[in-house]
Amino acid sequence: MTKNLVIVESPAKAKTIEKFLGKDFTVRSSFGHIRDLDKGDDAIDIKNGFKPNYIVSPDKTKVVAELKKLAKESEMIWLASDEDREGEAISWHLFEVLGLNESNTKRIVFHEITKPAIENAIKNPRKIDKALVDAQQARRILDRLVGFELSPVLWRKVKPSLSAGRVQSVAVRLIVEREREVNNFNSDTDFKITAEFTKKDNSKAIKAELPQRFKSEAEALEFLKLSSGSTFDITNIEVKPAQRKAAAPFTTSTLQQEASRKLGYPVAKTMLLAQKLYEAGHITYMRTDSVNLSQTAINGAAAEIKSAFGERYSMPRNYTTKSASAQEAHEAIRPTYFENHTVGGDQQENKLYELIWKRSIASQMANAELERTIVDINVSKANRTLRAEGEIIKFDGFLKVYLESKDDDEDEENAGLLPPLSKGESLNLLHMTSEQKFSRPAPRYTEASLVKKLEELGIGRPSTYAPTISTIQKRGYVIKDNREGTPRNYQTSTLKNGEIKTKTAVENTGVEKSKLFPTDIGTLVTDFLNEHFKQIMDYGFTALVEKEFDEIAQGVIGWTKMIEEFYTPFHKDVDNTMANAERVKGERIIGTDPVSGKAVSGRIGRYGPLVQIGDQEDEEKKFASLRPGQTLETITIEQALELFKLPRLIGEHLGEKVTAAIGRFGPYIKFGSLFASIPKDRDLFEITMPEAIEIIEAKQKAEAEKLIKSFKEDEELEILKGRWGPYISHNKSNFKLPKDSNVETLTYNDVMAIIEKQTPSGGRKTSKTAAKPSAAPKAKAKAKAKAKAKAKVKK
DNA sequence: CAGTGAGCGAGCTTCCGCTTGACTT
Repeated sequence: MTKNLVIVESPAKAKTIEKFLGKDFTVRSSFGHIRDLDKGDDAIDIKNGFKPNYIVSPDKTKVVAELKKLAKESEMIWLASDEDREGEAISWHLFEVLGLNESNTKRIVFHEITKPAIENAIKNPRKIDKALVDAQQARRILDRLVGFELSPVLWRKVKPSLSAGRVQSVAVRLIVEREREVNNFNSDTDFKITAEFTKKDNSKAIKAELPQRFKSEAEALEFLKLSSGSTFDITNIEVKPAQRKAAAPFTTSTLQQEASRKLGYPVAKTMLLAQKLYEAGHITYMRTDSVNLSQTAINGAAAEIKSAFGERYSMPRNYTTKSASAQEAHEAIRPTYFENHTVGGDQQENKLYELIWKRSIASQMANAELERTIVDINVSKANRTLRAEGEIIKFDGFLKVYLESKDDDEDEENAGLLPPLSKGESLNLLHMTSEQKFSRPAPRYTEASLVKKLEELGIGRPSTYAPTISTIQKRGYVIKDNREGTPRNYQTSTLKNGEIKTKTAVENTGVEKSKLFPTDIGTLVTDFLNEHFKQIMDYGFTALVEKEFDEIAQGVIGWTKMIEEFYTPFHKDVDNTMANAERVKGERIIGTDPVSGKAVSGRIGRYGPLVQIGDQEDEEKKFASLRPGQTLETITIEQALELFKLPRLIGEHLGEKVTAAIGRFGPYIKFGSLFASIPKDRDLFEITMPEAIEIIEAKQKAEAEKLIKSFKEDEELEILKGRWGPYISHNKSNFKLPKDSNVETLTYNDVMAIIEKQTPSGGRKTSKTAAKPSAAPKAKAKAKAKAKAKAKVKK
């Protein structure tokens, strides 16, 4: 018999809090939401005031059963889910599902997991805030309505299995629009002048730059000529103090950005590592939008800074959140114990921990004090002034441990130290250079910079940034990719020892690493949604509905009214689009085929983007898939025609044609019914007949060796050698061999027994297994992975 | 671990936010 049952959202939190509260309190977790809208079409009774039909999530039945039991045995139940919209709803769902009474239920909240905060919460209980719960219900229902009405429109008008939603569709739109900006960008060019000088009496170089740029090379050369006969006198020296402030401690979004820039982690990896650190008790909660630190944390950081760096480096303070959408249910992400500079565990976890430690500590350290010096150097014959900049750090402050990175750190030259200089002093010119520069378009998004943008727009929450990015990639709207870049010439001229030399140099432009690119489907879907559902695609849509959710939370409007007003016109658009919109295929005429004179066009086919020659009904058509990295929007006629050079006939072998082409799995050679991949180091356009035969024979040999064992009892049963060792193949389905099995001695009955044991995992759809909750998500995952096997079962 | 691309057209897909697991191919 427990006196008090406290329910929080996270099990790790439960563990910590239990320690603070002592014997009379049992602390358990709900593992997030316990109930959600039903999966099917009767989840929302639209005609009946949008009445939601909630069901306990299949993977939560066990947790719910246990909480129910504990609740019955307890005198008082404390609902301690997070203090935000979702948390309030979790408490309400618990209240409903566990069958609690107002008389023995209390709602408590805290923003930080510290003993005083918890004790204070217990002293100040309140009731469930039903208005806030209603705001959550409105949010949930709106998202379901949007997602489950828009997606079927896409299935009908574009392609099956696609999806649309308030968050993901806008995320894809950002990427599509940025891509167009990049592709349509016309680069400007100008000429930048830099120079190096020395004092008359020493050799330390002083770097200077002309603040203005020249529009043409002729002007730049004219300037170099004038400089050649000039003297260089210092006309002015300006010294001014400056300060730099540390960045606020991490939120989910800023952690993802910095881990991406400094450690190169994709956002999903950052979250996985952070989760581990959190579970091990090393850091506070990692899904937060708050930069707030508890007093305990501020004191802890101050003590650590004083002992490690000295009194002068400490500057305790709290930061305020800039983001308007923040709900601030948690603290910022910080180490639980500042005295731990590192933690045990693997290297990647440690690197992330150190980043969090440094950022948190730096946020509590003094500002850096700098002295910036600007020196004007007159070019006597040109009537222009070069400028040299220097910076000295008078006091390093937080820079001792941490400096935030920027997304665009190209071209950023650190102003260094300048030697002592005085006004009127004359300098020696070492050399002066004019270099052609090109303007750049806005950069393509990385995973992390997309998260930053979404957060700025108030779209998505800390818990969904990483999943959203994975969803839009899984749906095939976006791919993370690299681009090699193309060489570009630029002019550079150098003045040295009174002589000007001009040359053409080459730089690589357009190099991209791990950037997000839209696919043809992503572009097509975005254009389609933009045309028919402008409101949902608007970057301000989420902010707009958030405002209304706030009004619901304040009790100003009722949630059904808000949903009604949104849904009526929205649903009309859905009906209208379903009835009247054309099916879209992304068709585009690219040009004409010089050989046949027929039109060359591109569109999306059943297996992705393709180009075709000929488009008349009765014409004979030729098809070819686009290669990775090509898009319908940007492909040129030359590139398209190149695709039709495949399959390429290499020759004949034993009376059969040998051809080379590119398939879904890369370049291959076809010989009769045999397909053999072409090794990566060979070019399929250059492969000769003997080389092809070599590849074919190697493949035949591998095929022959693939069969390890067959059985006379069943012709469809074989043991084959695969990439991961031997496996069983039966009626085109594959099965795993137990690790310790000896292939040599396996009998027909042994193998069938192994298959017997494995089949239930694929076809687990009977009601028998419903009682076993842990089986449900597993069966779901398998069903997806083995779509083919499933299709077979049905027949 | 397969190499297609209109065709017959069953029954399927899908949202956003809370949380952690237990798998392998």
